[in-house]
Amino acid sequence: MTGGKIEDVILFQIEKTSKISKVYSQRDFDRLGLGITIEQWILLKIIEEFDQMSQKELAEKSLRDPASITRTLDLLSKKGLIERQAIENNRRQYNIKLSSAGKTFVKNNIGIVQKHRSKSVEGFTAEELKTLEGMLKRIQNNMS
Amino acid sequence: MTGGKIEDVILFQIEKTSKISKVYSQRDFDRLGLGITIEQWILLKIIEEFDQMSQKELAEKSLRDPASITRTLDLLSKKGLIERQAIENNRRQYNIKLSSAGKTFVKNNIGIVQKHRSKSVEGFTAEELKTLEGMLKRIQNNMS
DNA sequence: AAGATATAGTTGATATATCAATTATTAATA
DNA sequence: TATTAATAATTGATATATCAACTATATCTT
Repeated sequence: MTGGKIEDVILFQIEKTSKISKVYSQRDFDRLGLGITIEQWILLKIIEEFDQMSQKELAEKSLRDPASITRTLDLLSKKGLIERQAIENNRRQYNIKLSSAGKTFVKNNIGIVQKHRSKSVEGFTAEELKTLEGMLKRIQNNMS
Repeated sequence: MTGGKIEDVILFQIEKTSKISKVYSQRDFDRLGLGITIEQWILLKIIEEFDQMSQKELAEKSLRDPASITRTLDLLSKKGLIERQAIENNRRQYNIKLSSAGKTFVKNNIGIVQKHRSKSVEGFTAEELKTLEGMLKRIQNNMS
């Protein structure tokens, strides 16, 4: 065998952790009938945090491609959860905002998401979490 | 704002780390003209580790859906890197194996991948790595 | 052995990911 | 101000992700 087992590669474990968590959350979303994907939730949550923003900013904050943002926003728009608001004197960008249904949706479901977050770090001390976050950011820096 | 910033969520940082690393590796693959994706590489590497295996096993080890494995193996097969070998007395499964071109490909490129792996954990002590791996596995358990 | 059940792999539908190319618009500059 | 350059968003092509439905085959049960 060439070059060590893939299970021992830390990047593989990181991705594994990410995948397992996403599947867990998505199944819970589906079970509860939320009707959106995790990726869609993340966009809604970011928009809510910043109140309004361009698609470009949304792509940066969510670490996604602008092309992908366009398509997901189309879906969220069809579901009535976001709006592309025209900007005066700037026809090249939109202000992306939650619709009132979108605001309600986030308010109603943030509890579910917080349960997932808590569950993911069950048994961790605050100090351990800081250590983990620091290590992840070091890897991010190494690969940037 | 409802429920804390997404940047402070550890699962978000885990996914961010995974995405950044994947983009880094993929760009290097493209730059060097390897002609495959990271996902395809991972399958090749797992097949090489186990010498031969069913698609079902491959799906489990790679944490991917069998449907996705079917499609990626089709691509790898077209590229001549793997073979679906018929099994005597069992027409429901295949033995998936590297072709000789596939073996050469893995041998020739494992060095590149090892550089990525090393780069990702630059500055980490062995002990830190163990700590990180342990924490990731705890999260995996929490979400399983 | 025959019928019921389970399993491996495939296919279809839909969502997401990336890159490249394109469109429309804005900003820079000659 | 007329071109040129840069930017935001969209679209197209291809790969991957998931679930559900399906096919073919194997295993279990009686």
